[in-house]
Amino acid sequence: MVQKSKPPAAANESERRAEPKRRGRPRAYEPDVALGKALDLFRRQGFAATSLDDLSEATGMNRPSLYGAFGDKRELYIKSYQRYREDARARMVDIFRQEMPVRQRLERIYAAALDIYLSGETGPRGCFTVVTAASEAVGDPEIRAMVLEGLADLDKAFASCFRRAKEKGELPESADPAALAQLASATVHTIAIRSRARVSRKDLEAIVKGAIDVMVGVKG
Amino acid sequence: MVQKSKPPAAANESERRAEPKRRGRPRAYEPDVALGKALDLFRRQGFAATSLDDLSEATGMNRPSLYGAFGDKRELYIKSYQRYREDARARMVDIFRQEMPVRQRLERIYAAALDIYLSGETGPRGCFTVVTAASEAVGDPEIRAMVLEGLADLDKAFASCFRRAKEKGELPESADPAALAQLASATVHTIAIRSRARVSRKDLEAIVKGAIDVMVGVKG
DNA sequence: GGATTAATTTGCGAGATGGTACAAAAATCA
DNA sequence: TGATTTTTGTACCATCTCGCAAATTAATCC
Repeated sequence: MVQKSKPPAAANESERRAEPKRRGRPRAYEPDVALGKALDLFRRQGFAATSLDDLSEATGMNRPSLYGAFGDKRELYIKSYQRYREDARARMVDIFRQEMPVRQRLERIYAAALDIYLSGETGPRGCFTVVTAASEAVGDPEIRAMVLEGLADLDKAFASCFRRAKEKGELPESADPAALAQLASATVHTIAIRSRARVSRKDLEAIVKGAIDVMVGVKG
Repeated sequence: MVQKSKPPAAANESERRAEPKRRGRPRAYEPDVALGKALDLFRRQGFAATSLDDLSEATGMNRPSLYGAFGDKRELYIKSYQRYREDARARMVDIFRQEMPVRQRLERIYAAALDIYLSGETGPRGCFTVVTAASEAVGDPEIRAMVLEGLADLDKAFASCFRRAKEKGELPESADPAALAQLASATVHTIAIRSRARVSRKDLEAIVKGAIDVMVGVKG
């Protein structure tokens, strides 16, 4: 759905490096890395504060090339957000797949989240879902739908995590996986916001530890 | 600290209406309501997406008057944020002052928060502290300091709330007021974010209820 | 080699943006 | 009344903004 202008024959492998034969002048940029640079900028500055000149400079593409490759600024923002979600999901998938105690799983999830939120050369960048919710989501239905999906995905992942823990007897019968999941998401959101205010990793880790203790019990 | 250009004699009362004698041409606007309008706009659109023309139109003041009254756009944003904090604090102070069970106090706090976040003619506006954290706080040290103060104030208020509850025997000895407070703040942050994504009040109230159940116990 | 295809580069143009200069207006003071 | 003070209204400026059109370059196809 995302890529549609590919030679339909070679859609399997042999795509990373050996693009068989492209017709015209070769691209001077790699779309993937350019999109990554755009994402960096949008995460740091937000949509409105990021100009096409900024994006042009960061990606090394001039404006018409940017436009040709990704569409207008809003489309580029949307593609950047999709890219962010894919990246984040890729980083989390193993943690949810592997077998381990709830507590350990939660610790790993939050550690990965902090890695994402605190990275950035010019300062922490926070969670792009949260940043987008706080800015574009109110006014733009399409972007809002993506943000809602991002929020729901996180809730669902946590819910299945707590459901499994309950089945394994790690949590009391009275535990409500859905409610715990939303608390777990809330903890993600609070560290996302605080990270933007440059709260230290140590303080954020303390918040995470306190939250986990309440959610799965101090002994858990 | 906020207001300093007042006639030092009449600083007591008789100020709302009977400003004794101002020298030049009278103002065509009321600074308080103008600041309120500016706050409305900034909350909805954020700093970068709000132009001076927007602000001029919303306040009914033309740009030079805006500038003379509040300084440049950034100063106006800062004053708007301070105003937001004062308003929010005013709405919360009674709930913290009065005597009541923890559960009821929490319910009231979250109800007040939802009132603030969901208000707005053109859609929910969320929490201005969270919005500012997500945008300007990374890059502007002064704004960041204010945001940090806002976050800390909320943590402190919740902490004292849980401390009192523990003293009254409403919570078990094992309860950690500071950790609970940060969970309570996290719940505020999560509903602030979700409200911007237009999650319904009903759904937000369900999140709040689940969080309260976990924090003070289902029976609490 | 010439035609075709696709990307790049240059540069423009209409409009928005933040901020300010300056004169007119409306009040008080003497 | 005229001088003073403060605010308003108009107009302007230099800069940036997004998007696009036209010409150029570099590759493949025949």
